[in-house]
Amino acid sequence: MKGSSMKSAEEQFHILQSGAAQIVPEDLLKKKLARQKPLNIKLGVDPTAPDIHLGHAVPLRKLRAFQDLGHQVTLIIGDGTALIGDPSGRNTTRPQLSRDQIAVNAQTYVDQAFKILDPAATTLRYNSEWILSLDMEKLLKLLSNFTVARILERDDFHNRYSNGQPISLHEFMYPVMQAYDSVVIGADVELGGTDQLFNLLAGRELMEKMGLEPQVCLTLPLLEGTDGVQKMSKSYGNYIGLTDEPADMFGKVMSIPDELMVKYFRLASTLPVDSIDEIERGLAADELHPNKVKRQLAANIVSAYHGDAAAQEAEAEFDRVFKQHDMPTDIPEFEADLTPNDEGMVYLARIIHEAGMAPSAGEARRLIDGGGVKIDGAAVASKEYNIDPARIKGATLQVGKRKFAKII
RNA sequence: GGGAGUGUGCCCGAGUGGUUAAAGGGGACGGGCUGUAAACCCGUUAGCUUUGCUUACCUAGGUUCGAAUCCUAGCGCUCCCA
Repeated sequence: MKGSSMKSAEEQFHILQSGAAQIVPEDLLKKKLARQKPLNIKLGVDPTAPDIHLGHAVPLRKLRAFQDLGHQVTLIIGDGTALIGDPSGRNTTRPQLSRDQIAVNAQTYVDQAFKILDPAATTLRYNSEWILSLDMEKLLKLLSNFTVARILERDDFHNRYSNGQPISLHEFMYPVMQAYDSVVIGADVELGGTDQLFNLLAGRELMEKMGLEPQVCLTLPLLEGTDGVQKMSKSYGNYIGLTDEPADMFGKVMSIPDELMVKYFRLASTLPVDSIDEIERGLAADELHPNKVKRQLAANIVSAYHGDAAAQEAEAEFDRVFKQHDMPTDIPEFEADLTPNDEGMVYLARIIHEAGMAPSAGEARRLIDGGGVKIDGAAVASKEYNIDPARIKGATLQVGKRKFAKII
């Protein structure tokens, strides 16, 4: 892309600030954009989380927005800084990862990141390249740019220090090293979560002290998970994985609270900012039905990771299962042990448990009692734990609204 | 170094020798309603082929016919004094 064909600074800024938590300082970003030249946009990632979900994808989406406007991205895999461990949001020292583990994690991350980023406008760097080759002289010089008081200002450290919890010396170096990354690659803008602001600001400071134009810090809010309360995270079980099956992904998006829709559009969808503004207005004015809008959101997100065809299929499937209460088209098969007992019956609770549809047979019994278990669409009666094997063989077993298995 | 507390199920929290698998709340799950949203109503929430058995109130012992509840030791956390 040529600089001359770029959108105006105002237009670009409008697009880029969508969904952002903070831009520090806004004026500098406008100034940089006004030059109509490709900027170098930095995102550093710790190679500690091998599984990427929609929450991790938020900064990647924003990077993509920069790319679509003609800017260049430098993605830094923090394999050097991972040896330190980011103290952000932590009240304990992070365990240090082995070099091998880092390599594996980094590769997994990169594979998934390129589902979102444009490879042609992305430079991939590993910061071990310059961090691990620093000699003591250079390192001391770098460190002299920061004071203990400055580093200690940061909340995480401050809390740990005043609570008498240990802070290892090497942790003090994390923000410095991350800042050094920005110097090495000459970043114009660095992205991060809101919890990264301190580290990002350190980058600004160091660049300025080393005679470079400081970077702009753009932070993005945390994305809540499907429960709408906790941040999206695997450990809370409220995440939407980038590799989730289309139907699953569609359903998960449909289950988010209405209030989160616009945020999801801004942070996780590929819809143009103008359209999102329009949707936000329409919802606020009661002109758009929330369910319609949410379907559009779900379709957009599925399409982004699986393509339009898969998105359409997922939506059709959704209607079939949840509106018409039909069976899904693709039901996993489960080969159950249907050996009858002395009375010629099989224990249904055990089958449900073994098929992975309930965490225990006891739970399966409770589900039966609660009317949550169906065979070929007909609810199993309460206390009916033993059934005729002929009734289940070849039939479709349903537990709750979304768990299905064909018993063979 | 001295003193005072405290540790209960996914979480919070009641229970201070016997009908306690353990009040109440939250969360989660299932059912109803619906837009797989919210709100609301009902039910469930240790394991086990359950009119019963087994394991459970930090851990290990002990007292007792009987302990989450009493005793001893250990571990964790909190607070006060030095």
